[in-house]
Amino acid sequence: MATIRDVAKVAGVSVATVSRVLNETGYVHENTRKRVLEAIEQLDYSPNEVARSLFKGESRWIGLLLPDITNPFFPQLARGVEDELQKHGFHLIFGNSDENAEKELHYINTFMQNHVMGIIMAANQSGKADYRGFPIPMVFLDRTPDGNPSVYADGVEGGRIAAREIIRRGSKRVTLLKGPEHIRPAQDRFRGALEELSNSHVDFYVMNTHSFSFQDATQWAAELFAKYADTDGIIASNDVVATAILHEALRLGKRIPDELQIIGFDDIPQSGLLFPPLSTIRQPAYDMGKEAARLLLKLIKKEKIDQRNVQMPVTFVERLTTRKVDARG
Amino acid sequence: MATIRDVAKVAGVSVATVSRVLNETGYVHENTRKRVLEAIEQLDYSPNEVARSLFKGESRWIGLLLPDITNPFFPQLARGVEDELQKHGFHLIFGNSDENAEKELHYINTFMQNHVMGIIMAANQSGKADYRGFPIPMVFLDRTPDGNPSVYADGVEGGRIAAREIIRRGSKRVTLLKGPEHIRPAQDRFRGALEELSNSHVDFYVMNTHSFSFQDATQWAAELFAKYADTDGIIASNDVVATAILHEALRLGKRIPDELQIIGFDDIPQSGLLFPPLSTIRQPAYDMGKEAARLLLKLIKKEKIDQRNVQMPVTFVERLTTRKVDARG
DNA sequence: CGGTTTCGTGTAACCGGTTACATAAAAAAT
DNA sequence: ATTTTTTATGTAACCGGTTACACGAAACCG
Repeated sequence: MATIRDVAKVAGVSVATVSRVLNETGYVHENTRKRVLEAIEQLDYSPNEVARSLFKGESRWIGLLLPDITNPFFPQLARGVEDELQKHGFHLIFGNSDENAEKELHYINTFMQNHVMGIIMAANQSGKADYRGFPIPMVFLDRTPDGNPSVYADGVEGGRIAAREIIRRGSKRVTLLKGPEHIRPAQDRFRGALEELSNSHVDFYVMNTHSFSFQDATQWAAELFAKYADTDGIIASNDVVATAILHEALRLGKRIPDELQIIGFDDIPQSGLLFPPLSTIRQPAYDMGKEAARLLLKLIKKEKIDQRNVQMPVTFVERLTTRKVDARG
Repeated sequence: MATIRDVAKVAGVSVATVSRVLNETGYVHENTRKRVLEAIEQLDYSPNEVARSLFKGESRWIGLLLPDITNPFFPQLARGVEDELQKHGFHLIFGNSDENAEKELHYINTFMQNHVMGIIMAANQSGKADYRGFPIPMVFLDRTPDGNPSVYADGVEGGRIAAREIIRRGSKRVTLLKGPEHIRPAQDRFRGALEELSNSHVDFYVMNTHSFSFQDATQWAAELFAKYADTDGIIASNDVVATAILHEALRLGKRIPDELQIIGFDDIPQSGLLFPPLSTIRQPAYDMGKEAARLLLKLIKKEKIDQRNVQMPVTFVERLTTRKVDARG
């Protein structure tokens, strides 16, 4: 690998001059510039970013920390982040935290030791963590503790919409799954749906669930249908759980959506591929990733921020696990 | 951020001694060691990895380049890679190449400039790229050009199994989808299935398809059922395509698996969640990721390698888009 | 007890960039 | 023609670690 000194020697100038050409700073005579550029070309030189980073205390790296990339919701986020960073010449260092505070801390440390310019993360221990006063900018994505810059979908409104839509489409005995206590978005959804159901004329049943796992959800589904056989509408805490319920319902021979409506949350890619395709409350995951990257970049460049907490809109995606709405609305 | 010199001052020793304590090299008196450790504790010091990396020309970073993390096959690979690297104290720098040679090159460059110790990638331009003699170790994963260290599933055998199983389960008029020309695993599967079909007694029809996209596949499916209405067994080029076909078949009211059997490839997480769940040829994606990481680490540490090209076994995952096999086999 | 060997520690060069500062030549201003 | 300003370039310190080398003290040895 050629160094800046090699280039300087070939071009017959000092390293400072080469550096000036590289960074387009200070004065360089046009002829000199050409010679340097030729030398660079000839040696196939490209600057050592590590050396740069050491001197400047900066880099072009951003740390991204997600609970688990194999959870189908997260790749979209990651992709959004990457695409936006890429546009601005930044790159991604990535880790899975597994909702494990220790791993999380370990990664944050590693990131810092490597001069990342900022961190985007979906936090785990909701509430507990407070990263105000952290030496580098941090943006929380999806799972967001209070008081820090964040990008998240409007879970409460999502819950409301889910309840509203399922009622509007004629469910009379709704089941609402509560979702994990420690996951903020799950609780927001729950609160929104609860609010709407409370103000409605339908009976409803709240079932406590404490994970987003497909396995667990399959069991709850069985339990649910045993306990509350005549429920005719289920609001699941996310699409994975909704899928498990859909499965169990089909296995039991329930007609969907005529006999039972199901609404999920997230709109993960597979939701549209189920049979019947799942109606759900969509989070704009890709855009949330982009937005988080944008916010972080602004923080890094110390640009004026009009909104440190970006709430993204959710939408109802009507597919075939809900009925067509009555003409009378 | 405290530096090694701060620590040295507090401990009343030279930086060299601190460095010796840090790296457990050379002689350090036990008492001195304690003092240094205390100073480290007191200052909450952790070494600057960038400075280390600059001097040693090494790092603990590995570059991972995948076509698109939102493609459901890849997160598993990524996770496998990450978990294995993590165990050995290495970390991941990640990029999406979008099957775009330029992006790919750009990333490889960025990786190099940042002293990554090795690269794991799913290559795009099959065949064209040759990275022998590359200055740092490189392992190809899933999409593998010849002659370089690689980890991949046995696509040919997978194709054979798929054909064998679908025939064994009674399909008489099989359709085989060819899959994209430029994606090596797709061609391997195709060749394997073709071989087995050719040696069999069933009629079959080969349909050219040139992408793994769900959208495209939905169209081909429509075409397929129009042209070849009485096909009773379809071997898709991967699970996404199989899903599209399943969809279209259900829409047309085909009874599955009685009237039509479908086999996919990959066993992406959603395949088991479809209704009916998809029978498929499973690639051990997570393990492939792990294996690639292991191979790369060996290459980096210049350990003896017994196998530079690791072929992973595929298995038939029997779900409900294929019939139970006849008792007579 | 003098000569080796083993310990223990410090000084300073080095990794490959960036940049403050010095200096000189060229151009512009007086 | 002299002074001032602008342009052009080089020297060397610096970022924060690691390590070759030097040197003195302690331990070992016959």
